[in-house]
Amino acid sequence: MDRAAEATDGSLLLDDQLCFALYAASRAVTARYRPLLEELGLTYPQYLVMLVLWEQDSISVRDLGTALQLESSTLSPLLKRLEAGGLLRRERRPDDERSVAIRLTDAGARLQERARTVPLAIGDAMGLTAEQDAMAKQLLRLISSNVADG
Amino acid sequence: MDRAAEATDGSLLLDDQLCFALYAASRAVTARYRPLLEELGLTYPQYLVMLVLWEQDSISVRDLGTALQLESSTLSPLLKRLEAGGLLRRERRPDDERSVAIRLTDAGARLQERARTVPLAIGDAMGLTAEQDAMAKQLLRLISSNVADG
DNA sequence: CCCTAATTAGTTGTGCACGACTTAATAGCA
DNA sequence: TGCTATTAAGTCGTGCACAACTAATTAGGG
Repeated sequence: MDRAAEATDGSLLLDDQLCFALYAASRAVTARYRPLLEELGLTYPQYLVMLVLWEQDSISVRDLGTALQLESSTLSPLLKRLEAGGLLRRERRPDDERSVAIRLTDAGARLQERARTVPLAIGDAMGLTAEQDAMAKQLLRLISSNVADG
Repeated sequence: MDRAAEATDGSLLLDDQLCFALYAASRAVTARYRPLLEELGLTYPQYLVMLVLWEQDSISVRDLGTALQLESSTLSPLLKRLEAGGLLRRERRPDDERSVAIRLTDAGARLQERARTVPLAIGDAMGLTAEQDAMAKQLLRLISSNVADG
């Protein structure tokens, strides 16, 4: 079996591994975000939380976890830091005291304006055509959904 | 501007973001690896280090960092754990005492055999055709290289 | 109605990931 | 040769990410 055939097969060569390409690209993109988000006082996972909140304010920790595919053990401390930064508030739901509603503060809502340029800057840095962007998203979602169950 | 056009533009919707698809897919794949690697006593980044060492034994921390795109501040503690697990040794290079050579132990070399089934199992779980796999790798590498400089 | 099971957040411990810094050693030039 | 800049590895502090667990609350069957 030659080198090319191994690529989609059981090779142990790092550069044949799709998983490594994925892992490296993910960290590279996050690194690219870092300076932009630093100006907003956010880390990358915090930025993702804010994206969800700008879309749907007053969401439970559980639903936030579903949207971002993160555990409460990751979100709880992260949300605490965002609360300490004055971007959101956490309050127990009166109708179900197990649940905690996350709500934007005015400062949190206002931050959206300053964040509007971020996706464009990153999209620009990634340098994909619209077709490549769509194809990449489609493949990544396919991987996610295949890997989740199966 | 309608919803479809925004997708490749400056949308702040989470599900429009390629970066989120990337981040989610990367974590999903790593999660899929976890139980397989646990049997080998490895974490995912440790597995990547072992892949490099199986390919090229006796490599410096620096070159390992270049291969994996990781800082010495990440690798140093990770390598210490692998050394504590008996899979490798670290020794200063006699000709350049700044540099540390990472060498597999016999146990580390032997582990390769048990790891051979891992890429196949993951490849299977990702469920891509050979064409999709190749396309995904190509796009991810393009993203990585564009984002790195530019 | 009660009591057990399920649900929701949160805590704790381990291991990355990275920036800022430190220490030690080498390179290279005046 | 001596001195300064560079390089290599490592430490430290912060913030994820996740498994395992806990505490509090609610749901639902007998």
